[in-house]
Amino acid sequence: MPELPEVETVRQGLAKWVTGRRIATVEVRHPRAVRRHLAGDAHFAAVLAGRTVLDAHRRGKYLWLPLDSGDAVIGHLGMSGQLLVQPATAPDETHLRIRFGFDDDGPELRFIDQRTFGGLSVSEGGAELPAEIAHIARDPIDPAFSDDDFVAALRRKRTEIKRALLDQTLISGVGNIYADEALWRAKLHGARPADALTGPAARRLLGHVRDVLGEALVQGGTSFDALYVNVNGESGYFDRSLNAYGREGLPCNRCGSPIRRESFMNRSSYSCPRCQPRPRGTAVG
DNA sequence: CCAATACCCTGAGTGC
DNA sequence: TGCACTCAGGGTATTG
Repeated sequence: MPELPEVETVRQGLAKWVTGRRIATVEVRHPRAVRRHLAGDAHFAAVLAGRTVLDAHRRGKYLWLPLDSGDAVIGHLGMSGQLLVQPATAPDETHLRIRFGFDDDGPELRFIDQRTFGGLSVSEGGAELPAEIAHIARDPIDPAFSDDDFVAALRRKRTEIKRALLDQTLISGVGNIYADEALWRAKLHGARPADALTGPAARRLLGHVRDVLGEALVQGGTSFDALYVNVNGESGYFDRSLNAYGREGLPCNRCGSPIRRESFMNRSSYSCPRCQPRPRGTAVG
């Protein structure tokens, strides 16, 4: 499940393998893989053909490739998306959705997505920062991220702290895995109300979010099932470092209590019942 | 305006 | 063997 470390790993691969190359052909193999493009798949392909990729950028879990036309290709991997740089001779992947060929006859760029929660789109004039993703907050690895602004905004939220961590307009790049890991490190239960956090507690939590994202990034991200891979098809190995996520019933690495799993927002939350007690007055979900 | 929920999707896994 | 069901969950549209 690609979160910031995984998407950043992909961005670095794109910057290395695609920057400076001119798109020759774009083949759309599945209509749902192209997003927000009312003019249709053929137009999507036509707009991109002949354009040179200038760089690879990221905002939260979104990627974008600025083009020499001033437009940009926006990409989101969703749950199961991959962007792979593959030799043109490599057989088509089962869930190949979009293929980019380049006029240097070098390797192709392929968008592969089993569950089609991800997709690519064109942002007109979006080379600097696509308007479509301008609502996404900066991530805590971004040098321009403001700790003070985040702490203040978090403590204004009338919601649970885990919901707030997953709110990409508040802080970006955090998904279910790293939210659980940061909360475990901070010894906080995700159901605690955000507006009840003290300033120092909020600041500590942010520090743990930043640490866990940074450590995972160094390790090339997390992979459970090889669905997530970098542009060369290689998996990260941060899953060996997880303390909470996916560890139901296994002993907490701090106190030995069995990690619990609770249902939350149609997904699972993992936490230590002793280190991360539920806030008073909340039922076990 | 803000918070919470429904929905999109497919393959893996499970129970009968 | 196969069928029904559950689960994975990011982002957006919709609802409250």
